[in-house]
Amino acid sequence: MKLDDLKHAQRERLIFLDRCLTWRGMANRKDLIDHFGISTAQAALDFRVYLSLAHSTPPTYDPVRKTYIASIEHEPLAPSGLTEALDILTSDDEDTPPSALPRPERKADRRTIALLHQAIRSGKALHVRYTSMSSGTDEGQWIAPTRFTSDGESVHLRAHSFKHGEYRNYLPIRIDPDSSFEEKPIDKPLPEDVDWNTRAIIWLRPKTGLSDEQAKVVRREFGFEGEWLRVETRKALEFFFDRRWGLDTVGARLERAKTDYEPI
Amino acid sequence: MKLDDLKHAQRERLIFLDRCLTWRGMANRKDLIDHFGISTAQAALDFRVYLSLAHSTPPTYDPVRKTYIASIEHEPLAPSGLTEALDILTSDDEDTPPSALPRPERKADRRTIALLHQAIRSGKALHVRYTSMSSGTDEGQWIAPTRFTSDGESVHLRAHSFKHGEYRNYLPIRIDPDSSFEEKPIDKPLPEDVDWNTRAIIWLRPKTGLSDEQAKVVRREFGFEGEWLRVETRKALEFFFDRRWGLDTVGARLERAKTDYEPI
DNA sequence: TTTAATCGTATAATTTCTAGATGGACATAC
DNA sequence: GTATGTCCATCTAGAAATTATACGATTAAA
Repeated sequence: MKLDDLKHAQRERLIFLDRCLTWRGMANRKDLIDHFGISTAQAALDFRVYLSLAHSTPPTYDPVRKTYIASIEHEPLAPSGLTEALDILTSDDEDTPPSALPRPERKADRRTIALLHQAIRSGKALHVRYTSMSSGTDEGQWIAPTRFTSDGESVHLRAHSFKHGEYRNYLPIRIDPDSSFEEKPIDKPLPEDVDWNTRAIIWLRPKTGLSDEQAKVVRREFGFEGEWLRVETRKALEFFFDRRWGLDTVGARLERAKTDYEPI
Repeated sequence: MKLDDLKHAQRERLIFLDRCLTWRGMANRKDLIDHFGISTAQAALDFRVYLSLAHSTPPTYDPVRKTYIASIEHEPLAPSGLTEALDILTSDDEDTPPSALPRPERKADRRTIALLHQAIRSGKALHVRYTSMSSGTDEGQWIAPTRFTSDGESVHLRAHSFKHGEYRNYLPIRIDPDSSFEEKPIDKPLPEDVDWNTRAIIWLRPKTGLSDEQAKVVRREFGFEGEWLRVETRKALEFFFDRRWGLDTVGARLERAKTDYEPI
């Protein structure tokens, strides 16, 4: 049996269970019961199924501690990073501040997003008024939205700008909600979005000037062994890279070695 | 009927449906079927239930476009930010780079995390070797882990350091996986973690020097009307705040006005 | 006109899950 | 040492959720 053979609901439960075993190193029926509101019997069944799936490195029951303990060589069924597993490790109260730093979340207008989404779907151009920090609000322009992207901080809109004759990244929040949002079909095919369809392979190395020992720490911290750390993204998103990775700050511990481009 | 009365599985489906209606402004049975692998009949039932829950601002079916369209005044059943809803708006291929910029994910050692978690649970002190960028690897020290936290970038460990006689934030990745991890009970009660139990209320305002128009954009972008934006966190996490919000960079558009502290 | 894609409904069969009872192993308190 | 509580496990009957299948309606496009 495979994880994918299961129904969505049970698969979710087993993945949760798997994460508990991976990051806590232990798990109980109670964890499943509290998290999913299922009965003890079902939780017991889930454990049976999990054990049958994890045949290579099954967890063992420790009657003294009354929990299942992950095997030393535990192999996660579904790989996960620590960041994604954070909520498994923390337990926040309702009325106290959370244990994670709040993010600078940009608010977005529901209706604007929906209109953009529908323009993407139907391949229409939209008339919008856009405000940039530098030049202020424009008088309205036609754009052809193609997709949503993210720089990890906020959501961007990738669109062809007829005004500038090129593809650009827009922040949906800066689109005036009172724009006309007039629609029109795109008469002649849009040019290819070359930057989007170009793979950018960025090679990073510990910052010049770090001691050997410090460089070693940086390598372990970012999980690479050799000289370089390879990160892959799209050329269209590369602009955001340095800020997102903090390469432009004083305390940066990584720097770019080189960047390769190849069409996708 | 309330959303909370439903079983976990169906609640998940309705929340997904709700997000589609909120951010796409439209939804189909097919969305549910593709995302959860349920039958058309079940998807139809889910729509019935959703409509009964969203009695105040129900979506309507548009036979021309063959989809449900969210009401203009659509009220989400479960509020969500745009960032969380990003995956609803994007559709990534398997073998092309994703449409989101990769994050600088720190790798973490499973076993180390599990040991820390278990020490937190059982209230034990642990002997670890810690490497800091400045002072290099120490010879080992006793710490009393209390909880995991996050600065939004990577996961931290909050622990009482016996060596320094105070609570500190540690990066689990910098704990040597070959530490002894010797356990010992905590003999006398730990002091209160004052910084953790202090609420930090940070008041931000558009950066001095911005034009009125620019300030207006910033206000809309971060979703506040009046003079200040109020952000709440814990004093123990405040150290990470400026970096996370980019207040320390050249292009910052927000600055701190003041900070209030109050015990939790 | 036909085909395809939506929507909807209904029924019976199947799977999943619950409720409630029972028993065993162990730790702790008395 | 015995009682108690808390985990684990399992069993069965029944409730609930879900599927499979079939059928009908509307609309757009080939």
